[in-house]
Amino acid sequence: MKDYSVLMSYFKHMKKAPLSEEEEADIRSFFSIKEYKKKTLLMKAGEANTKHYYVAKGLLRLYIIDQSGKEFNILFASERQWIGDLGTPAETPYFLETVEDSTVFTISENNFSVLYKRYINLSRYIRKSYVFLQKRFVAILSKTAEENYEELERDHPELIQRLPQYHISSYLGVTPVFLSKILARRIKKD
Amino acid sequence: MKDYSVLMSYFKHMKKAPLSEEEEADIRSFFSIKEYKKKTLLMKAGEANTKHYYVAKGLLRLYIIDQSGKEFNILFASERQWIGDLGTPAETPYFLETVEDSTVFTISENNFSVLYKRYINLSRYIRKSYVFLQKRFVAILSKTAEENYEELERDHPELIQRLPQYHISSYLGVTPVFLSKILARRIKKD
DNA sequence: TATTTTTCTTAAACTAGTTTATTTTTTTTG
DNA sequence: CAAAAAAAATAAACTAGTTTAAGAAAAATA
Repeated sequence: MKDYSVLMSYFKHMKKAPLSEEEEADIRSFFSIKEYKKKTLLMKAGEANTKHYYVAKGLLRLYIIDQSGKEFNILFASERQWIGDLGTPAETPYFLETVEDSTVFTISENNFSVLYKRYINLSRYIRKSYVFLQKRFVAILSKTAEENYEELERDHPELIQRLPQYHISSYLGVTPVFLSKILARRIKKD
Repeated sequence: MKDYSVLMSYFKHMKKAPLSEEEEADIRSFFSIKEYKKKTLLMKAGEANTKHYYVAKGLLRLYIIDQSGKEFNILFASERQWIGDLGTPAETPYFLETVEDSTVFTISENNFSVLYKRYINLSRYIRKSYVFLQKRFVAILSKTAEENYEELERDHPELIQRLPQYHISSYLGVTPVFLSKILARRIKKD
């Protein structure tokens, strides 16, 4: 049986009131739910009209591949977080991939727009995404990789556990070799 | 006499239809319009409930000052562009300053929310801001300062004319010294 | 559990970008 | 238009981060 409870609790939270049977059925009808094995691509650069994803279980990453073929992780999303390219319906420059086996709710841009008008608080997702990115942007611009690692460790220790190191280095904007060097240096300091 | 025509033409554009007298008066009532001399601070890190700004004339910059006192320009806005901290009403980490003598429409977060519901297309501003920032983020992460300068030159040649070089270097995330070096190198190449 | 594959570490030579300081050029202002 | 102030250029010594390559450790799989 498909379990929409995570999604429903999110909408309940947004409405700040219980949802009626009809509302629940209605919301359900906009989304599909699917399970993916680790390392599955859900979205690929070059595609247009991509979807929005809400994570029920697991861990995903949004990344780009630059001219030289190097990957950069833009964003991770785990339980109860949105992920996707807000630039949709335009052609996306991003890839979206599961890092762990994951269960994900998917909604099209069109359906998203409909719900967006109905649950104006959905706009929080966009605004929150923006604020998050802006913070991250400033951090990358103004802090060293070591400081950024420490911030990640402090604010999202679970990510450090769940992600391979090379995904973290790519998120911090440095090479795996350099992150390894930072970590070695940190150990020495103690 | 206060000239709201730039603002009205923006709302007309969003509505995709002419505005009635009442609508115009209504919109006008949400905004204030002001002129500022160059280098005037409109917003300061630490303030809460900051405003949104729509530029009628001139050039503004949004920036942060990091721990070491260095400035980083996050965003510029000139004629017919929005600028501000979408993180409002939370305490802002940014400064907003005029780079040229400017005329600016100002709207509070509360009034913005009201208009936001009425003109759902206003949400484009947020979404566009997000997409823009994401692109910029990727560029800073994956390209050299020289490539980023060339992109800016190609996409926004007017900014290169209007901004002092040290504001551009700060936007590219490098020191003025290094940008000057890049430019010297480029001249030699010819 | 032995083998293969993936991830992480280390090292050394390199490059992009910083820092500090001085000089030159341009812009602003009395 | 002269003087002062602001912006840009140049140089030299430095540091954060990259690249390539090889080996070690850990994880996945037969």
